[in-house]
Amino acid sequence: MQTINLKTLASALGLSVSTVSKALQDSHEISPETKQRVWQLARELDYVPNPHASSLRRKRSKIIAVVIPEVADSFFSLAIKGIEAVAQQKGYHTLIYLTYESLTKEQTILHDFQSGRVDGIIISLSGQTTHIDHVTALERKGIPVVLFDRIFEGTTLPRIITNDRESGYLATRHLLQRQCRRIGFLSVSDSLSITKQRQTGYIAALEEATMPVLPEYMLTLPDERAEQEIILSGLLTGPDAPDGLVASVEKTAILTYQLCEKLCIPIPEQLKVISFSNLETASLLNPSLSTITQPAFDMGEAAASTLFNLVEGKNIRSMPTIQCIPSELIPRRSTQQAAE
Amino acid sequence: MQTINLKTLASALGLSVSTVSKALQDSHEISPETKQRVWQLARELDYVPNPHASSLRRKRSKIIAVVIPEVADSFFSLAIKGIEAVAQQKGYHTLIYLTYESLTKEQTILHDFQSGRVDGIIISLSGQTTHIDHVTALERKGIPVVLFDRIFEGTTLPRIITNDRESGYLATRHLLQRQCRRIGFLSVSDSLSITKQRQTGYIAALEEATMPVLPEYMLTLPDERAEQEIILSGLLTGPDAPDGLVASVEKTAILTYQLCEKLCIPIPEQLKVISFSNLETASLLNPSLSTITQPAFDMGEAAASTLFNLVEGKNIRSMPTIQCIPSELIPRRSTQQAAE
DNA sequence: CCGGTTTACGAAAACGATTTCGTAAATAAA
DNA sequence: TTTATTTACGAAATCGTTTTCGTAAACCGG
Repeated sequence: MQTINLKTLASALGLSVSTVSKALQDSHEISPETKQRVWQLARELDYVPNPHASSLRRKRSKIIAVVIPEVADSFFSLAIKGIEAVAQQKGYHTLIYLTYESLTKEQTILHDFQSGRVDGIIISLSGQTTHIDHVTALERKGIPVVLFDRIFEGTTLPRIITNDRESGYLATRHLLQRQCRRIGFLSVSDSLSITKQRQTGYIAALEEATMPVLPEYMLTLPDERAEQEIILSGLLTGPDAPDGLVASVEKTAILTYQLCEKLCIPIPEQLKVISFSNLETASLLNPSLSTITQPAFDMGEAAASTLFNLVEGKNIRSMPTIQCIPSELIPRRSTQQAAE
Repeated sequence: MQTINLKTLASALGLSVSTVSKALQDSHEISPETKQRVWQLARELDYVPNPHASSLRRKRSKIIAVVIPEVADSFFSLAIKGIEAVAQQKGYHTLIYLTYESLTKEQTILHDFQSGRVDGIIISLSGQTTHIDHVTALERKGIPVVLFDRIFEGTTLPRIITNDRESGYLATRHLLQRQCRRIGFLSVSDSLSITKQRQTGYIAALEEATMPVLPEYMLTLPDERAEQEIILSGLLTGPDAPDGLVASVEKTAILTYQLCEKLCIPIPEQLKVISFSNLETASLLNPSLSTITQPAFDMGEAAASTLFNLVEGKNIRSMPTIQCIPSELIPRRSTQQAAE
């Protein structure tokens, strides 16, 4: 069971290694008859070229890396699917790395890519990430990088985003139109630009409606589940409890649902909730949850397409450095007004 | 900005390439002083070894492949997380491939692995897969393979599974104990052993209770959404409509919920539902869904650990060829009996 | 028939790391 | 002091492809 390679083929055919290699690549230097002989034997012996040798020689691996904070998540898993679909179709292989929201892990992972392991990188930043020196370092070494959803502001790297600010604005206006007058904003502790954008939109909507923007209604939940419960319960049962919530993170909406059940706060009668979320089951929740749904699959596809264009050096100038794919607001029962 | 490699280091230090290589591997052949010099310069110049060269020479890539039918799925995405966690900790890299339930794609993907691209493979079979010649071919070439959840019966390859048969049995008994007398079983069209196992458990429970096993209650839904609706609606609104359902696939439970809402069939009063599912939001559904929850993360971890043991040739004999990690039945409102 | 161009192939040098040997010097054993 | 052994390093082969050259032979036009 010896492994079969170019040398095996060459000697079996009485040809040189270089001729066989060129024949397999359908080079014009090789006569049609020879090509046929080579192709046939390669098929018979089930020859598969060694990718490591090829990558070493060509300095191209046909591998990309996807670096994300989490995978067990409706947004990221769908995005991966979009990326993988394009990669598979283009003949690329996809390495996946999880940062678990840790800057240190993110740095370690990216550092390894200096080696030329991958041809390009798609990354969605960790919640801890406050600078992207480790990312730009790769760009400077000539390795294409595409930022994706959780981007960094103030960089010229290619980015794929959705309209977070506008969505935050629309979600808030959605609540205002449904007679909410004390609207809260839930986020988790991170330094992400998307969170800021969403919050900016929320504030803009309030100001447009000449409503007060109250800091005590803008909750940043800590990482600890127990603390989260205490803080959010405090808000929900306080004297001036909100009658509407914009959840900038799916997880906070779920927490809200659980607490409202426990605290007997009826949704949407007493509290209306809308969440940034990609849950497929949003429509089956009790009550069905109004969502801002991000185009995860499309964003993955766009990121991958952009990356492959960069990798293959195609019309780099013609590509927009930033692409925005809009989210969709899907109203459901959790923000429904009582019929009068 | 020339790329830095062993030769760069060697000439900068006045040493040979082989010495530098050995020093970096902390070989005993190298004196402590020389090692220090090498390490320091490597750190200063931020040397990262070229993995393709290394893989070529060592015939070991420190890369594994994960081949699954789908990723935008609560089970598989969580399993990936378990796999990646172990891989990262062991210093391995993870390639991910989606088969989209297609045998052809599965074969194409696995065929490429003959090249030595990866050190080992974790695979969960596509729904179309009825033989695993393409898998055993790899094993014969000396590439370790671990089957995972969707296994093939009648192979001696290492497998990680959960107790599907028993879970099907327990789910059905759960319904029987709650006074269901006409219990249906929902599946989708595939040739998977896990589906068969679950159904076997379902049948066993019925027989144990001396209940009739009726073929019209065992529904295999087609791929088309429209047809699914017609068939399932037919069952739910028929003269002898079931009063309990075991959904062997999450998707069928969701469909049931949607149809019941449309058809005004109250759950659990008129129909109790329990589903194999890893939905985090099961407890938030309307009504909250009783589930058989698979230990996705643990199964991923176990698959990865097993694979690494095989790859590194550790105590191959001592490893069980099949590991079963039990699922958990979580009763919720969808199977609750009315208080009397 | 003769210089010039194709055509079709092979030799050999990469790519960057690992590993097997060989060997001078240093050390230990006899 | 002589022999044996260790220590610490370098030369060179190797992994399997790709790619650049070099070159016989065939082909061409005039």
